[in-house]
Amino acid sequence: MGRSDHRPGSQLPVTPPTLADVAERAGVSRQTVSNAVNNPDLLRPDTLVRVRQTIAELGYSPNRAARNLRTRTSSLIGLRFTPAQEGTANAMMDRFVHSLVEASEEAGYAVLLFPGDDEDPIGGYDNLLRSTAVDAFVVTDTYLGNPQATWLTQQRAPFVAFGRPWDDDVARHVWVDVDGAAGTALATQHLIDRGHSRIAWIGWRKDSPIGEDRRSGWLSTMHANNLPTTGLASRVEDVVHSGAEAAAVLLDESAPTAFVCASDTLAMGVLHTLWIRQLAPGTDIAVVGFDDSQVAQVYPVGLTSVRQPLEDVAVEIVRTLRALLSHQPVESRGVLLTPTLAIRESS
Amino acid sequence: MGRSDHRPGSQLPVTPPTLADVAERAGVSRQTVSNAVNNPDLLRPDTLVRVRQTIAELGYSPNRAARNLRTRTSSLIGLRFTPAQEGTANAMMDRFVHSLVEASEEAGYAVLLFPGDDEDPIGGYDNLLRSTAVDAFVVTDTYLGNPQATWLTQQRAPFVAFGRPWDDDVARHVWVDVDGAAGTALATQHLIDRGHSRIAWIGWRKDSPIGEDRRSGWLSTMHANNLPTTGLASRVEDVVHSGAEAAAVLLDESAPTAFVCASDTLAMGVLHTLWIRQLAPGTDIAVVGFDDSQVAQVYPVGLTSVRQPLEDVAVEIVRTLRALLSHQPVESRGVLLTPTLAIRESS
DNA sequence: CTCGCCCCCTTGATCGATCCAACGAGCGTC
DNA sequence: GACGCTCGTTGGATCGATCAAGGGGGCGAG
Repeated sequence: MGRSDHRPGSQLPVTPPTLADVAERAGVSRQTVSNAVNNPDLLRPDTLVRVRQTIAELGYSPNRAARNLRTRTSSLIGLRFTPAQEGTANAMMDRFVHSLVEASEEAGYAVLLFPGDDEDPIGGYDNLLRSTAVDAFVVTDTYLGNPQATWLTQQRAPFVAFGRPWDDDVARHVWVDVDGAAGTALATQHLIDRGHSRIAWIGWRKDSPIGEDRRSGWLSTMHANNLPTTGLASRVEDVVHSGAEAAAVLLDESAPTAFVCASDTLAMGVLHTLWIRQLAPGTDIAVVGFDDSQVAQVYPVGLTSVRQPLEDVAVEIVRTLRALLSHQPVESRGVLLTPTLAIRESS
Repeated sequence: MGRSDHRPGSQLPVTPPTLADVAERAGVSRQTVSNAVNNPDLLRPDTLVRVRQTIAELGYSPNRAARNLRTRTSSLIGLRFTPAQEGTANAMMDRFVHSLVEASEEAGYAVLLFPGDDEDPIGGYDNLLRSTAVDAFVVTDTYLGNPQATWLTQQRAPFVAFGRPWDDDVARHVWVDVDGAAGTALATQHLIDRGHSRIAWIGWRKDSPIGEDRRSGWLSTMHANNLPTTGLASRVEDVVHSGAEAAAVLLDESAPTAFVCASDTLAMGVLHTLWIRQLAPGTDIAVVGFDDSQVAQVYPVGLTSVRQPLEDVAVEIVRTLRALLSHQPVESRGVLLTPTLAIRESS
């Protein structure tokens, strides 16, 4: 049965056909039709053909509500959807959500979005969970001391986090994350391979574990290559303006020939400073960003950027969810994926 | 009953409490508990208080599947989620989806995402519809001869389109859209107010009705102000590169002092050409884009851009959906909203 | 020829909330 | 005091699919 078996000209009847309708028409019992859908192996081949034909004729699809009620599952995955911050280059949520939708669909799940509310971070989760509206959650905003993860664990609600629990002592849940340090290491090594030796770092303030992780990739790669790092690092707010200022200061004081940034937003700031100083990105000074956002791709001088493998993250998350939901033992508590480098004119 | 009545320390029982559990504990019948939830007015005040207290004690939430089965509704709105095209500045989908999720939630709906498949454009819709998994759809990708809209209309499936049906003869469905012409008119008038008179247009190829609509806003405003337009318009592919080329040609041949573009992507191209020619955006040459994408906000020289009122679009869509679903007469077949102008350094 | 077994299929019960028709108490009216 | 009426409440039936048993026919073995 191809998935294109909807007959273009046909109108949906006022009330869709039920299992009983199909059963009567095919001359079998309800259970047999049910088996034809869910356990085809139990039927004799000729019966199966006959029932399937009737199903196609009537355009039957199992009623989701009835199935959900009986099986106590919904085939839905809940995702709290908070908007991308305006003024920031990071729009990876869009890409991630799409990947998740695709991966979920292949596993027979659909994605249910619900809004977030900072004042009551678990309100939405609580509602969906108690009304058994979703089978599991994907939690994306895992920051330090994340209340959702703790609460969901306490409720024994199945969920997978996108993002490591940085406060590792109570990390009882499963997670999938991208290795930020590996990403910046990749970027740094790429610049070294291009002949740079004075490579500067512009990152976030110290209270961000993700920022510190990304910074460590730069630091360790520099050390491994016996290159200097003193006076070459700076920590600022994640806004264009701050990136520009930091670049200006670093250029004046330490004369780097390349920049690795914790985000595309900061990299934009660096490009701005280069512009003002009439320095050509890529030829005079190399710049690498992080997240491969749309700015990186659209900016007239393409920005080299670390790209998170969000498609793989989604697939891994769904795989883990399936294991959780089928009560299979989850092999590992966390999965760490390595990003790639999208190389463009700026490096 | 505040929405924060989840007791933090409590664990969800293995099987959640049912209506019957609450009824027994409160010493009333199931129907009375149901009324307490859905029609509080029918209960005597003291009974209502007692039942509500029991509900709170047990942490009861109506089982969604059971309710859906009985009422033949799901409180879900289906949205086909296709990814933003990479290499294009347009990431408004993210903003729109969030707005839709918020607006839906306020109306008691949640948003269900399902993947799109260009080969079988109605496959996902068909499945969800036949299995009565969603109450209605929001259709976003309405292009010329859009098959989904036609098919959904034929199936009598409730849906609202974001986007006008440009082939108006078979436009039987309701829609909400943003007035692109009004947006570019706003942009053009803004430039005229700033003293520009030679204002160029860079738009899409002629086969795009949306592009032609946006172009008409520029054209009519120019005409209304008795300003020349000959030699000042060009139609290209929606990529940065093409925008840059068009800008170069226009600058050489027609000496415009300002550009209005059909997209931020094209505006990026213009900025690139200005850069190469050492022209300062905003002071030497003014540029206005369309969609207020993240590049417009993050680009070192903030790009003035037409901003679609996506929040309002979402609210309007949900309002229309509610009317459709409650079988109220829909006042008007289409709603057209006016965009605003986000003014930045480039103009 | 009969028994037993397996395979294939059928029947009744169930998930939990809502719809429906009816019922009892309280009150006013004649 | 009986009747009709309203209001709050009640028990049974229902939505459509799946679970858990139960049944009948064909075939080989005793």
